[in-house]
Amino acid sequence: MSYLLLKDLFKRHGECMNTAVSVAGWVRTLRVSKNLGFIELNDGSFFSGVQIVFQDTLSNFEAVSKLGTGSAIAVTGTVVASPGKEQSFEIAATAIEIVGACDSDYPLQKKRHSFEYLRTIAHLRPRSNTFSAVFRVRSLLAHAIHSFFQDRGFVYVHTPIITGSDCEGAGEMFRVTTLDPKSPPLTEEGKVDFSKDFFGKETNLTVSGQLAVENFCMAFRDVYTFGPTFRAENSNTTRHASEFWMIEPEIAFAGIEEDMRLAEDMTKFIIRFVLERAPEEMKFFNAMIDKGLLERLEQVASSDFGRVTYTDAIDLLKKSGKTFDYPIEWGSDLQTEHERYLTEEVFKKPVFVIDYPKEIKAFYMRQNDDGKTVAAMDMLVPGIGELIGGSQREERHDRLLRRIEELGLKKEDYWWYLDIRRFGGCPHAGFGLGFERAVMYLTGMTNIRDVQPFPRTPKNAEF
RNA sequence: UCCUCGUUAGCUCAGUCGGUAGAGCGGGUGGCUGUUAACCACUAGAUCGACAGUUCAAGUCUGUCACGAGGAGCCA
Repeated sequence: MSYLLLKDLFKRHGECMNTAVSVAGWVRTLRVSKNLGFIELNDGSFFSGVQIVFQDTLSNFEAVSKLGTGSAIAVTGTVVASPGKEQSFEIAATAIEIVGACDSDYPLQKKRHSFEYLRTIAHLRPRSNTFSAVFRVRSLLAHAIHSFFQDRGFVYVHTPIITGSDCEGAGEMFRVTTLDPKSPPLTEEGKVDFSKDFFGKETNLTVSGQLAVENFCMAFRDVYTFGPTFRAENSNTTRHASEFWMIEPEIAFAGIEEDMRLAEDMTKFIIRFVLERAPEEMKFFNAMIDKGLLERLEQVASSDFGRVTYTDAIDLLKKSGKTFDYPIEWGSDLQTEHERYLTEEVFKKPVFVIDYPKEIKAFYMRQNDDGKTVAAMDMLVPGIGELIGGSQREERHDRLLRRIEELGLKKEDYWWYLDIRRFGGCPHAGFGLGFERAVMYLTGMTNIRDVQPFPRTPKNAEF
């Protein structure tokens, strides 16, 4: 049993004209009158479906006429020119096999459903136009990211999902344990005795692969991680999920300049990659989800990104004469409204903001000579604000140690991270990109729950 | 976690001044020879999120809770 994929039929329908084909897929809509009917069939290989025309000469015309949306069928027929306005060709069926009937309470209708409702039927929503497009683009984007880094010789590092390090410092973690929650073994002080736990110590799901990947960077030079990360934060927003994927490249013998060039090149590459390989899906998003999407992406892919220091950015915002909901002051972090103003109004293209005050950035970022700022960079893009955050890392052992102590962190927790500064340390830099945020940026979708196949958010792990 | 809004048929929603429930789509039945979210006719389908309270009377007013959405904080 072998069926022609609709992807291939659409690619070469000219040469298929007037030949016999067999296709298999799911009924999207069905319209029937006394002696003939029309089925829109989608087989998942292509965004568009093909129209099947069937006559009452079919042996099972009655049964086929009663099929509901969602049914799985296999069709044999002839590719013919279509007299209809909405398609240039169609398949005149000679036989239709009902592979899997669909109960009449199938929840997906021909009309538009709310995204909110579709989230409650996450097992069925990939059959809808929007989610079909979203998840094909998500898949392509993952491919694009691997292609970009692999083509440049980066080594893909699988950093651990379960981590014994409680110092990743990026947020609340999910504990991993096999201890009995009702009566865990206790120490003499009455605390939970994790030495009796599976790993002999407290373990959690990772919140970031960065610290681990820095170690491999000191061996392979250019590396990246791309995998799931977990945050047990009770945040209920359109941009946060408890489980999400992150891309974290790290480059050795390189500083913040090389880091920005890498971020810019990667951004342009993945945009072009997806525009080339999913033109139907991208046109759909531009028409149905976000009217300015294609124009914005084309512009980003073809412009040279701007550069501005945090200090200059603050001046630009102050001089803008625009009133913001949040005050602008040196030392406080840029709000989304500030970021968007900079990239959309001032620069009118993506822009890197560099050299942030050290107080508002992470301990591992390289301290600048002014004693006030660190070599951090945020890449701001029109439409959403910050898309990428990165930095040159502090490679000087004494400086890093002092910063750890200043912030009251426990240096014992960082022994291996500090070690790589003693054993052949060198300047290095990297950045982090939330994969879902990249999917949202490329599709125009505005809720992270709608770009993950089965999203995990506070109080929700149904599927 | 905080603020705001919401929860009525399978779905999307309407429901006036407090007086006992409506539409479209979907489902079912029938009709129709070229449809494009087909069309036409008929039909079934509702503990109005839950629990209290006010009232002769609550989908409608009040309180609590649950769930959802948007925004904020935090961040990716």
